[in-house]
Amino acid sequence: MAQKKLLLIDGNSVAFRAFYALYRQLDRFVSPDGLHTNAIYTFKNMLDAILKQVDPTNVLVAFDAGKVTFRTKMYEDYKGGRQKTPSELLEQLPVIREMLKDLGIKSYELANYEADDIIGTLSKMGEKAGYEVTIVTGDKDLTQLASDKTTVLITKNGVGDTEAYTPEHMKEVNGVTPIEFIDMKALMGDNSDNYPGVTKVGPKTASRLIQKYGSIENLYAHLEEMKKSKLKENLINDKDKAFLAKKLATIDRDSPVEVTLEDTEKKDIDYEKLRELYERLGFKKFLAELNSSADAQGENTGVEQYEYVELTKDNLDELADIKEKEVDFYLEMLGDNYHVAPFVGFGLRVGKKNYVSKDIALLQEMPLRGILENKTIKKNVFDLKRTYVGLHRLNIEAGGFDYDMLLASYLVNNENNSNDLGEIAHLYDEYSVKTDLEVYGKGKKQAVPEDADLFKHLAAKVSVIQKLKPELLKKLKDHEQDDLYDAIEIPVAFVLAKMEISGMKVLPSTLLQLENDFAIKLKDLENKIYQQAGEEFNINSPKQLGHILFEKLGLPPVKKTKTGYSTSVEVLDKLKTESPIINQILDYRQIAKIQSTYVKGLLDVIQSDGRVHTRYLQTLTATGRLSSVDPNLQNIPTRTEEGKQIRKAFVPTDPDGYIFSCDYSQVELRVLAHVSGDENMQEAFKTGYDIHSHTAMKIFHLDSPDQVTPLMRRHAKAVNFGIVYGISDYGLAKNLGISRKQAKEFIDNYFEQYPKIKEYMDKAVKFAREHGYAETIMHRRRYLPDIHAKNFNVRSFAERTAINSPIQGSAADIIKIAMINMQKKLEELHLKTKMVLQIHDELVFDVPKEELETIKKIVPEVMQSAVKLDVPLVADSGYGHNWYDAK
DNA sequence: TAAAGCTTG
DNA sequence: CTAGACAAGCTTTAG
Repeated sequence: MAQKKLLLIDGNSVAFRAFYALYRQLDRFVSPDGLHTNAIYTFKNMLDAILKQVDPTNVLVAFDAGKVTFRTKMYEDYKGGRQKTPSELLEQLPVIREMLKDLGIKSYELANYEADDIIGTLSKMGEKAGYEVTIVTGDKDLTQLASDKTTVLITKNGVGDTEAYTPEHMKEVNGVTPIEFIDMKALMGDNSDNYPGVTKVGPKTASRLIQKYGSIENLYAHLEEMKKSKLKENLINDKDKAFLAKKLATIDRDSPVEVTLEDTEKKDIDYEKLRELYERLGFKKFLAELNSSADAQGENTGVEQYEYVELTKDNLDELADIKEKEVDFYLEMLGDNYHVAPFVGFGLRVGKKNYVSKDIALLQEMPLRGILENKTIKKNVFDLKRTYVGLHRLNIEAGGFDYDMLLASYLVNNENNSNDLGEIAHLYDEYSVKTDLEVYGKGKKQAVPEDADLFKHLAAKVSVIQKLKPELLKKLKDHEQDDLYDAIEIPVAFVLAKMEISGMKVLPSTLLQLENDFAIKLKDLENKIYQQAGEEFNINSPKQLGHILFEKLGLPPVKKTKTGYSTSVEVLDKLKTESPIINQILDYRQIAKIQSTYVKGLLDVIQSDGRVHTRYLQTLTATGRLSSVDPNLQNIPTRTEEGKQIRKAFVPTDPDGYIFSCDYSQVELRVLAHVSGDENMQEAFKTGYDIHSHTAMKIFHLDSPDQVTPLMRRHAKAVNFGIVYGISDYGLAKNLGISRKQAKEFIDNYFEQYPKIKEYMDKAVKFAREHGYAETIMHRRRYLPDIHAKNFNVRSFAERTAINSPIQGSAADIIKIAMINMQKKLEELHLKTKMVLQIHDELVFDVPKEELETIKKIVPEVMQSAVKLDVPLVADSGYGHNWYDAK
């Protein structure tokens, strides 16, 4: 017979933890009939996590029966002076018990006894009967029950994470065994239960004494042997208190419980009642989970099921001559990288009918192909770019996409940056579609399910795209984001798709040459470092490196991390003068990074066409920027000469063609000048001054640019950057290596000279406080719930974000507009030139020789005229036969 | 899987 | 008074 497992839960304690875990959400968790539900909700989540972890055969949840117990009779003030349980929690306790009943889990309380005693008694019963026992609670008192058969899990947060107290772990934490822990408490007393122990004895002393004597009885038997001390005096004086405390702390393991182990066996879930309860509480997520679990059990789920028709060669004609001018389409691929991911199937919703199929080749046949390519038939999709690229792989030039659920939901609210259709649907309380994780699994176990399940999933996806469209479009309108959506994000998705498909040519031969060069350099540095260290070790391991530098070589440790010594650049920079090994380590690190990430990394992702095809994530960042993955082409090195070499491998398609690069000059500061309306800063940009020199003149009170020294300019530049990030004197001081006082002076001068910048910063924070979000010039939103946080750090971060996001986000809006205009121009002029990269403020082009002159002219023009600000936009360009030379 | 470290704008 | 710049992705070590 399989091992029986008994799970005992301290109901009050876990409910209490659950309540406070979501205390801040108290007002959001209210059922339709006005009951608070935060504790119920979290309790269920924690319970699920624990059940999953323990997988018990028997479960019992113990509750306290009331205030009066045998302990209060023994000691009147037991648990006295405690805050009353808040009514918002009290009202949830009966509902938790009701929920447990419906879940088939026994709950129990016993007059005059605490939940602890019930658990103590049942765990003893369980141990005797050969059960493996697990106890879950938020209260460390129960750890005295830990044994080789019983583990006590102490809850750590509201998501079901726990710390396991075994006898070994008890020893590590307290230095004593579980049984001895009672005696330790006898000496310490318990503040929260309101009983004293021995005066001036805390955990340290108590642990030491019990480790020596084993119990308080033995301690007092040997007390006279102890040297005269304050401690001895206290022990003598408080003897009665200690023995009372021991009685109070001891859990009664033979309380008169009327439950048997059989009573605790897990029963079947009462689906009907539980569904009723969840509906009453408004728990959509649990309702959906319940339904899918009921579904698996063959129970009626009551959730919407989508009918579907499997599309085959034989019934393909049903799609001929469709009258609908709008359809929903979903193309399924397994895995993130849609440039190479295997096709799984597709769904097409026409009218009210869901067509699904695994036969991808059908897409290439008429009439299906015609529907996809017909621009006048509008398609609603989820992830336009992914869909477009996927179809392009099938040689289908699709058109008519004008609604993308993913883009719409990203613009409406990007707090959750999921790109899973199911997950996003759930945000809108639409649970009729599962997540891809649920359907396909992840990692090694990822697989396509059997046909019926796959088809259901595809049918649900196309249906939900349609179902949520009105709601999402309405939200876009309410947010005044129609333009952002129609005129920026949708068009830019096509532009990005084309850029990704083009890809960029990368020469493996150049990279291989670099790999050789770097390997030699690394070997050389390695040898020098080992020689000075006096031994060989792994330089890449911060742990080993820390040991060598700070223990063996005895260098002064500047900073610590959670796990040991910090060996970051910042730290090593300070140690540069101490030993030549430091510079060698810095060099080694820099080159090792380039070697592994860029040389080897890039070689691995060059596709069979000799090009790299990145994916731009359009719905990820909080500010509206793009990001680039597989490979990331937005962080190819440029600051060091060794790193820059990588760019020599990026070349135009034609051997005699050019890489042309054009980047905005100071776009974020220009945006700041625009949105703040600061006349002084606007004037600087309008007259074409070097902005950092101009700032230097201003903050150092100089009369002419000639007086600006390079150092002054460097300082001014740092202030300009700092302002954009929501500056502080501390941060600036650290950055420039100057005193805090001096930094403060710079900032004060800055605000004096550019008064409206200060005004803007204050306004940005005020706006976020009032509205709960920050907004760009194109109404892109970033929600900032932390702006009201009680914690200073958390709130400060939100405030800096409120200042920075409109600036960074507006700059992102601007370059997206430029990209759309640029792509349009290239197509209008029938140029062969391809836009291949976007790096936040820079666009890179692959240009045939004969088009260079045209490109030189039109690219800066288009970029500079993307939007009309109160200051001019300026774009600088360069070109060469590879990316390295395009400067 | 998380943390440390380094790369970019 | 607090801790401290904004936004990202990839590789490595180590548990």
